[in-house]
Amino acid sequence: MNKILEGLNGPQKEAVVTTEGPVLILAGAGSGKTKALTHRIAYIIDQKLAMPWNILAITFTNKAAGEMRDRVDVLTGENGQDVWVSTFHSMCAKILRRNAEKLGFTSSFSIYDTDEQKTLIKQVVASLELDKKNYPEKSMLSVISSAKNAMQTPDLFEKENMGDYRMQKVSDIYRAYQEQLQKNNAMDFDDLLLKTVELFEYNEDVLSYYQDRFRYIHVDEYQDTNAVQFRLVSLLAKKHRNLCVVGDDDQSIYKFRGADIRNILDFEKTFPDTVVIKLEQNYRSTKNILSVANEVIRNNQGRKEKTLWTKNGEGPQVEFYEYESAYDEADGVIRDIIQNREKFPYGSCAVLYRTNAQSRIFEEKCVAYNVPYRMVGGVNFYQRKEIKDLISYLKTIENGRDDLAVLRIINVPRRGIGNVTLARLESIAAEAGMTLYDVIREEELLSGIGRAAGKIADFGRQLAGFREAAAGITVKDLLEKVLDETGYKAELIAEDTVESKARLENIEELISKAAEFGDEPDDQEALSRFLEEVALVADVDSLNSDEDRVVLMTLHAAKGLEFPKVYMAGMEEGLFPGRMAAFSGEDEIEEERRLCYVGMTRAKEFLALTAAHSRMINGETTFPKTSRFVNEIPSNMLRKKIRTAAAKSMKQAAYKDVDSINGSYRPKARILGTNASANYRVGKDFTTERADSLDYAVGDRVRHIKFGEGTVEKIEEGKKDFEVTVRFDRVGVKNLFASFAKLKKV
DNA sequence: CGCGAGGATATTTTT
DNA sequence: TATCCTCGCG
Repeated sequence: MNKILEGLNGPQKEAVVTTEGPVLILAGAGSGKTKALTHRIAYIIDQKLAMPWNILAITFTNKAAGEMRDRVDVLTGENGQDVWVSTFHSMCAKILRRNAEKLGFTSSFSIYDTDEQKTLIKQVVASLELDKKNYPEKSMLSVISSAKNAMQTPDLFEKENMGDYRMQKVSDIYRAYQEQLQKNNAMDFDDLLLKTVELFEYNEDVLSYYQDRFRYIHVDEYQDTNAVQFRLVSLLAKKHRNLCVVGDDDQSIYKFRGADIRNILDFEKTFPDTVVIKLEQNYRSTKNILSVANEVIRNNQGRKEKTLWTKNGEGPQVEFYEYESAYDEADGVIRDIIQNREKFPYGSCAVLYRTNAQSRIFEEKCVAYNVPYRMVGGVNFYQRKEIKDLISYLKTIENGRDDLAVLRIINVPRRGIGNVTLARLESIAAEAGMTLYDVIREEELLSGIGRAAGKIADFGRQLAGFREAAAGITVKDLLEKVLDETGYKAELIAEDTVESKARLENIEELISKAAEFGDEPDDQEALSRFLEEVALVADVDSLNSDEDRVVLMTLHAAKGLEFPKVYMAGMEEGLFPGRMAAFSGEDEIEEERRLCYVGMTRAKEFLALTAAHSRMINGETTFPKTSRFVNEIPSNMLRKKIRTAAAKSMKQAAYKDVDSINGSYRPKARILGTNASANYRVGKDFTTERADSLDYAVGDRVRHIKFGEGTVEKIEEGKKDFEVTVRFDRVGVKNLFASFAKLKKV
């Protein structure tokens, strides 16, 4: 028998060898769907059914794509190199770059992220002279995004909403927003998908090329596809009909983002000759965990019938803890982790919660108890100010029509170009129908601007210089040139604060990222590849499972991951399921229930659910009831523990408690008060190694690499790190982050 | 043009 | 409760 089929169970084998025609693989949590998918790809290559480049595998996240890539490589060796493993968005971006002209874009179009979308919306709302209070950019964006996900053009959208005054205005905004994107030679995330569909629908030859190119198509996490993605996949698969989708309707948790669960529920209707394969054997969790998860999810109507089972052992009972308050909850969970760290090291534990707001208190507890942790989510590396500034320089160089990028950097670093000047500049551009860049380069046009004209012209010359240089140097050198010649770097160095140092470190990280993009100075595509990566592959600080740290994240972020030990916090009505969901009906509740199921099935060996009797929500103390999801579990399947008043005065008690658990866990540096608000949100936040313990204390003499020797005056607990105040002999008092400062005791 | 005060606002967010 | 955003002042 074929080697590729070894070690697969029956249904998995079937999934692998059923290569022709539409295939729906219903893969329960932990049932080895990635394994099935990767082996299937290897099988197709091995059986010479197609060449590797005829195979496409689409995922949603870069992480999933990376994982699949690795596993395909392992299975197929050299052969697999040419298999297209990609996210929806980066696949589309690649196709669009090659065909941009057909849609009225150039191949160097920009990709706008949420921030840039908001900026654009703000501009549009202002230019239409609408009140931004009535048309807030956030909700405008979500309306536009759902319209796009439903494949509604502005015209269609307008028709659909006839007779609704406000919606007519919204459609004006939508239309103007699209015009602005086009004018800036830019697309947002939704456009990447939508424009690709458009490209295919209006260009038979292009579609035909890709149909022949992708003879075998695989889509992972199919339950999360939206209408556009469905359309895209259908178009691609239309000719050869070898479409294999993998998903689990029970894990569909992105409805709020336009995912349409019907895509998976109705797959068989859309493709009547579909072969359906169910992967129901779970290899991940214990029997106890699985039965609890099954008990919860069975309350959902309208799901594909399936029951996950496992050959794994019973394992310990699932636990349910009730705490007095949210503080007690966090305290209890973290202490529980500490107490059991022999059996479950930090790196094997995850704390999952419904909302990001809950993370804070767990973070505080980790810091207080000196438990190493990693928080997933929050501010993305590429969204930080300094990074976006630099990227905007690069975008300006790459895509001269990107006015938004020009606006962002025209006065960064300060060039004395203020709002008045900008307004004049923009009206000149509007009148002449030119891009900002072109106006800036046209000195005669600047005459009406007055004093600032010279400054703008200088800026223009600088940009032109960069653009000229870009053709002949690497991305890394270009970045460094920008940093030097604009004075951006110098300004940060001169600032010399904790914050500016963190920014400089981020910039260093960006530079080393840029260095990966070609060392050929005349590689003309390197910059474009870099910008695309930055726009679409934004997970620099992706989770590294080798680290011995407790992971804190939302339930959504946990999808696709697994941990030996999982705590699900905040199992309360109003929080999980959320108030909104409870309000808007059974459909929403079912989505929350799926989320609960996703969370539970992350656990391999141990699962604990926790709830608090009182919780602060939006500044109000609430007394929530236990979550219905907990009540859906038969009580004999749960070990209930009521833990009340564990930590009344948590701040002082914290250290005593740690001592009583294990003396060695007393933080070596004493923490003087919790000063959570005095934290810098800038910096590498959670990519930074929080100093687990400091080997110096107040009064000690320390040495800093730059400032020399000094005396520690104060050590404060920050949110992510210790903040250390040192009186240096030469340079005076400085406030430093321990992990950046790398102080050495003398 | 930058800062601080005060008001509005408050899920989840692969790209 | 905390954060984000806007407006007004220096």
